[in-house]
Amino acid sequence: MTDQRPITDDSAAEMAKTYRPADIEPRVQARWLAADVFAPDGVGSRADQAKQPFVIIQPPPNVTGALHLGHAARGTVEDLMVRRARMQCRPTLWLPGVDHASIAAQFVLDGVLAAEGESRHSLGRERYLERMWRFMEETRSVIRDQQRRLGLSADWSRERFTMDEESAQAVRTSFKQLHDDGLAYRGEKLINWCPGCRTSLSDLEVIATPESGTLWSVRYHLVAREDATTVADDEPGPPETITVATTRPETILGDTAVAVHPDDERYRSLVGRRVRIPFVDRIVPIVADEMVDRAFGTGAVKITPGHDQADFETAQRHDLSVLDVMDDDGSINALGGPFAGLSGTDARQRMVAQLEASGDLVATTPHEMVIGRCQRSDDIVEPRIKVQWFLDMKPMAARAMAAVRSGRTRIVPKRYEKVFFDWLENIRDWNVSRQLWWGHRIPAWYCPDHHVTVSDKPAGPDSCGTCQRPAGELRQDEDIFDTWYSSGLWPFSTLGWPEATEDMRRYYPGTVMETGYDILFFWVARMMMLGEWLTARKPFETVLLSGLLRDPYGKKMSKTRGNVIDPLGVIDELGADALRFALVHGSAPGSDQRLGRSQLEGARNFGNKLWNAARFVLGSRPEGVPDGPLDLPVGGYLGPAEHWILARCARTVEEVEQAYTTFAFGEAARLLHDAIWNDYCDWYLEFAKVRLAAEDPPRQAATWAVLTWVLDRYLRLLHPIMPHLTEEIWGRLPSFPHEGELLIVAAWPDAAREKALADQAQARGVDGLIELVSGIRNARAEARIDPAAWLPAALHITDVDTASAYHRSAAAVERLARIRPRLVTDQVDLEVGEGALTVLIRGGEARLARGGSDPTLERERLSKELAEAERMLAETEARLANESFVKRAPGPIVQAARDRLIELEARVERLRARLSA
RNA sequence: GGGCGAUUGGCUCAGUCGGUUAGAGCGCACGGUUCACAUCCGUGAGGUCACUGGUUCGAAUCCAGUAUCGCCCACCA
Repeated sequence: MTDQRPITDDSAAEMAKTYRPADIEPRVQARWLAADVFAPDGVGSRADQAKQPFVIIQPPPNVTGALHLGHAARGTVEDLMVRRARMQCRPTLWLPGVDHASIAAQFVLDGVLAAEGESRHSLGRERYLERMWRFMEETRSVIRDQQRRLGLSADWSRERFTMDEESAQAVRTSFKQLHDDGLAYRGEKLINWCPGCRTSLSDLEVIATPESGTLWSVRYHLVAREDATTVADDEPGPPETITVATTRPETILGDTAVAVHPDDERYRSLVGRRVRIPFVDRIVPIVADEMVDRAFGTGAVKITPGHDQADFETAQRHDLSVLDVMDDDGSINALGGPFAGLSGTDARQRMVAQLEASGDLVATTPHEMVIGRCQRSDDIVEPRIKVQWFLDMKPMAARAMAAVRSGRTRIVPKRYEKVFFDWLENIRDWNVSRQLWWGHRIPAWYCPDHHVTVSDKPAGPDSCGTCQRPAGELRQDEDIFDTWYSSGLWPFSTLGWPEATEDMRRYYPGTVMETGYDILFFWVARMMMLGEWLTARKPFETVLLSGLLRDPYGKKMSKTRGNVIDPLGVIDELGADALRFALVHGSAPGSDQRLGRSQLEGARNFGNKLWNAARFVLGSRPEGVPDGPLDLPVGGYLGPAEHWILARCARTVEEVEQAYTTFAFGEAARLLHDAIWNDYCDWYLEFAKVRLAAEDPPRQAATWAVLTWVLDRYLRLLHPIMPHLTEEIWGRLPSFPHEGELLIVAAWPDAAREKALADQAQARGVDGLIELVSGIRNARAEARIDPAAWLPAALHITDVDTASAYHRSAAAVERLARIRPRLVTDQVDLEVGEGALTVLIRGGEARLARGGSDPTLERERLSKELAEAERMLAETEARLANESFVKRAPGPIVQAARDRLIELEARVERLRARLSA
């Protein structure tokens, strides 16, 4: 597939004088789509099908969502890995998709409906779901288009939705399997109830929130007549009481016991007696249980098993009845007697007032407590007793942990393994029932005799699995699954599971699963548990956890704070590449990053820099360089600077490769930024200009070949991070043999091959020249000499490599340092006039004409340098004088110190000589 | 209550296996209309590497402790 890209002088002319990402990016994206390079077997892909496929797994964004900065960050990192793998000729699969996000989507749609004067309830389940599907059609493309605008190279032809039929089948099959395995069960347990969302929630969706509350001490009256069964049977106003403490007086209505500690002397005699629950006609026992903390409150606890987890467990131990005194909306139900119909808060107020009036409120103390709130609606979550579906996670957790312990699945960064294990070791059963409408209906059917039949068939079971009653008499569970259940199946449900598809065979397990650490439990752990259990394989090799994005002050970005950065606004203004670069540049696995205007502008400036460098290179093609693919000339036509940049470039290839391999993408971005800006633009381009200007066609051609070759390497390395800009420039570059037409499928550079191109000794010489030029610039600036003035100078270069490099690049050095030098062989000849400037480098010395500057400035500068050199000399001497250093430090370190000592001695001596002159 | 992370110039962050003089960007100061780029170029100032102790010939780096900040987990009513 040798490329015939023409290199015309128009290439540069065509390039807009200013870098306009908004013009370039959509054009480049269209080019990729046309070439069909995103699919693993895409027409334009050069994937080697014999290679191990690279499969990325991304959290599918919510279908109703808009691209936010977190999405952009995730997507950029995922895209970067896929692009690199593609350039390494691996077949790559990035299967994009959206999540139906049941509760979040209902939240959004309910808002839309409210604006239309409708509601979930006014529509009813069927019409609501129809409306939801229409809403999906409207919103679904939004996030996809936004992801594409970011330049994500996912295989869009495979886009999936967690509510599509394939996912539905995976949900049914998986649930049936878990039920058959005894891990899915229906039970009556305490669940988390959000009265606002009117559904149960998993423990993860309940946010513990600190709150200043009140601890009320309430007196309960003991029953006087042992045979009393109702309050009416008892004597009025019996004298004995027991005082309990509660933060939620309204739950008194659900009390079915009072508990004390078995060893508590204060209450020992009361155990086994009975008390009257205020407000309701109920008599309950006093029980002894070790769960009671004698030191807290009064040491006596009211037991409300229907609304408290600990109480529920106590109730089970003592065989107490469990009462739910709450309605779905959080109000008190009929069991609450006089308070039925009131909201929890209202009931509480009235009850406290009445208790106070009756004298049974003994104390009111402020109390700091933690209360559970709904992650979505912020409502106070109430524990309630319900019959719902649960998953016994312990056996699955054991497998997920084993996968990480054995190294089959790796978590990056490693420190999150501990967090992962802690959670899995203490995992509790997962309540998967949701009383919502938008989502996968639980595939469980009940017959009139309450037999449960779980079916994986789309139409449900033919008959009751226990009593064979016909399907017509069965009723399906009204509830749907927690959204995260279908998300947990994502790595394999998207590949055709439960069928043994070709995709499953080739692309499962995935290679890297990338996401933010905030959904480690919600999603990652569950994918691993479900994947290990259902497919008997790990779902992916590596878990790459990224950090969260924060504003420049380290605050979480939120709409209410108004500190959000809209990625689409950034893309429009500065470009997707700038956004991507900024996101990658500041990132490190597992660490949060701050992003603000300055980072984004810096990234845009970098793009601009690269654009202009390319414009220069393309515009400077020497006459006579033929059209068509170039060869990199070797041998005599390359100058020292060419060897230097080739050596630097090879090192960059190696370092960037290392960074990409270790997921240190921020480091890769920094390396490329510095290499392109400093090595290439600041130094090599300047050297090259001089060489291009010389009337020496073979050398001009060689220089230009190196300019394009090195630029080509940088573009390849940078492509995963800034794909559009690099693609655009690369398309205008002359090609080298054996290359494709699009950078996105061009070959990834090989460090060893690059290294072989450069002569290290010549490269070292240029390091000396750079030191010389920098030194001269410094001296001139400090002496306040006109930067444009050409100064007579004398050079005495002792280092062999530097001298050789100078001989071959004198014109460039002169131009960069703005000097008119003569080369001398002896320090005595270094005089260029009264009060000359002195520049000392490791491998030589330069003297510059003073150019009318103030001699005291020069003396100050040299004095400063001398002081610094003396300080370092003293340090080095001290170190070498230390016997144990010389004895114990490794040889090369000691030798380095000795070399340094010699160098510093010489430097000090010369500086002293110049100062005393 | 348990756990994790961070602490490096004014700001944001690099800093590998402990080893010469701790780097970069932004900001700041000075100087620049050199034909790729003012979204730029050149030069410079600015750092007790949070603190205390330890290990070591040698510590920003390893160990222990302290402080401050941030985060996660957690059924004391």
